Parts: sequence; structure tokens; C-alpha cells
Amino acid sequence: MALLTPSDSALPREAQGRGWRRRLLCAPSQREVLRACFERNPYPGIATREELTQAIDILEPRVQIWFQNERSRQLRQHRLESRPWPGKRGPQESRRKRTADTRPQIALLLQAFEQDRFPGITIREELARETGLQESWIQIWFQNRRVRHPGQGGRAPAHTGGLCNAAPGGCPPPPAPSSVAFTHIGAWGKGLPAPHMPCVPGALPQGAFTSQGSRAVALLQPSQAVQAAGISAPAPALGALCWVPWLLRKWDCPTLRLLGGLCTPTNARKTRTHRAVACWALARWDSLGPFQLSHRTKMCLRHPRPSGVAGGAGAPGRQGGVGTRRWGSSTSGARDPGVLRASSTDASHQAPSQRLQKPRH
DNA sequence: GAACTAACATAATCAAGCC
DNA sequence: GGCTTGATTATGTTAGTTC
Repeated sequence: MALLTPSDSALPREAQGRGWRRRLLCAPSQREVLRACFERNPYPGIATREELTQAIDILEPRVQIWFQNERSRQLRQHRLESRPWPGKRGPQESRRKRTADTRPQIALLLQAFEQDRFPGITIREELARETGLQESWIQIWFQNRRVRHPGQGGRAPAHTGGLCNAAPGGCPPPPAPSSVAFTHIGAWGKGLPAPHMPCVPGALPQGAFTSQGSRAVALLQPSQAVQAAGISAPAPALGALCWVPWLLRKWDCPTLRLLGGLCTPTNARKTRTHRAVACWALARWDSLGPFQLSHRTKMCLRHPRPSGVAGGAGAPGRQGGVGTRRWGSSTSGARDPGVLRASSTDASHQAPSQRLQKPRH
């Protein structure tokens, strides 16, 4: 059943090794099967997806993407019509088995990651050939790698224009633990009092950074953050907020491991100490004013990304249809609201992506 | 040009498996 | 139990295709 009809359009970006995968055009019959399956279960496990792959001749990763997009559409539609989303029903289908030991191939991937953190389809397929791994696995590997090793690797995504994913050439080495002071991510605090750094090429000094990918989080240089917070301590040449999770791991610093009860992820044991991003615990910008000394040693976990905060592949300039959701209105029972989230409902929590416009290209 | 939608991005989380 | 890391989710943007 050869129903795949990729377009014949030119792929100049792919030719450069940075392009997107060629679009899959679902035939009506394929879509029908997918929709029928979606009706039965919008969250198919690997077994079902594999079955679909066999049935309609669409690769499993494409099936997975289709279900992601379809869920997104349906969820949006349900919200618009104020209908409850049925969510997961029936017994949970099993996940894909963890990919076996990939150590032999990792070196090659690391090398590729160093050169380019956002490989296009051509490069990913090339890596897949060389390693014998699936291209979709490589894509996931890069996703996870970018999140967990923000300071490593090469260029920012091509589509982010002037935004950088890290300073050119990656983040600078982290400062010594003794002098660390963390920046404040205004996006998740209330009433960010300080100016935003412009995110245009050349505007950010070495070591400054924007958030991952194109998610244009307003940020401060450490010195600015300290200044804004009224901290008199000398501002270290802190390179990047993106180091924080890394620091948490590497330094094993108890002062960075406080407030375990602040967020209550289901998997708290595994996430509590790692998924932290810098924000000064208890230091509510609006209510407490300048930091008090007692706050300096406290870190809190960042609450989950609020709905409406752009997490997407590109510029924040456009208002997506889903982007108007208020915080705390998650439709997913799986996502932990967290303590901070519960108090984060006012309009000052505007998504950073809505405040910081990325120059379009 | 607008609408639709596959592809891709993120953060957050779950969970397997190793130490 | 702590940690690493593969897999999955929700959500948002980009860009190709169709009308």
C-alpha cells in the first residue's frame, strides 16, 4: 500500500543538512484508519503504533507524531467548546522498550552533538546509517541531550534567527561554587523588575544566553540579577542559567537542594534534585522586595512550565491558538501543578515568549 | 492568502536500569 | 536510594500543501 506521496518540492535546506523531514501526506484511507484508532485510544502504546505501521504503511515515528498532533487538535477543540477531554482510558498500553546499550554509538553522536545540536533530517539519517540506530531514536537522543547538557555543543537552531541557544561556542565554564549567585528567571516570578536583555546577535556578551531553543526567556546577566535583587554580594561571572541543573548535579551542594516539598512531582524522588532551574526560593519579587539574606542560600524548584509559554520550534511572535490558556488549567492529570503554579494565575505571568519578540527571518 | 497539518521544538515527567 | 537517560506527554511554532 504505497500511499506515501512526499512532495517533490525542492529541499534546499535539506541539501544543507539542516532541513526538516519531507512532509508525509496522509492519504484519506490512512487518515481514516488513524482516526478510527484515535477514537478508540488517543494514547496508543508501542504495540498499537506498530500495528498501525503495518496496516497503513506509515512509519511508527510518523504515527506517533500524528497522534501527538491529533491530540493537540482535539484538546484545543475540547477546550474551545468547554468539553472535558476524556483523557486516557482503559489500561495503559506499554511503552517502547528502552533501547539497549548504545555506548558504542554514543561517541559518534557526541561528536555530532558538539558540532551541531540541531541536526537536520539529512544529518540524522546519516547518523542513523553510521550507528545502525533508528533516526527517530537519534532525534530523541538529541532532544534529551540538549535539555540535559545545555552547555555543550554547537550552533543554535537555524530557525531561531538571532536567538542563541548558548553563547557562541557553547556556554563558558561554570564558575567556582563558592561564588555562585543565580540569575532570576523573570518569566516565572512575579513582577520582574529588571530590564530584559535584547536578544539580537551581538547584543549578548560572551556568557550571556537565552533560554533553550527559541524559547525567548527574558534573562539577566548575573550582575544585573544581583543588582535587581538588591544583593550586595559580588556578582560572579556566571555564565548561564543553563548551568544550574548541571551545577546541582556536579556540586552536590546542599544549599541547592532545599524545599523538597515545594514541588510535588509524582516521581519526586527522581526529579526533585535535578529539574531545578534557578529562582530564588521564597523571594517573591512582588511581595518581599529585595532579597533578604536568608533567601540567598535557598533555591526552589521551578514550577512546571505554564500553559501558554511558548515551547515551540520557532519564533514566539505568533499567538498560537492554544497559547491563551491560563496557568493551572492543565488538562493532563499527569502534570504536576506544584505549589508555585497554584499561585501563578495573574496576568503578570505573561509568557516570556509573548514579551520578547524574536526577529523574524 | 488563509486554512490545515506534518514536523519540530521545548519543559516536564515517567520509568528502566545501572551503580 | 541516587543517578542517568530513553520514552512520552502537552503545548507551541514553523513551514509545506491545498484550496
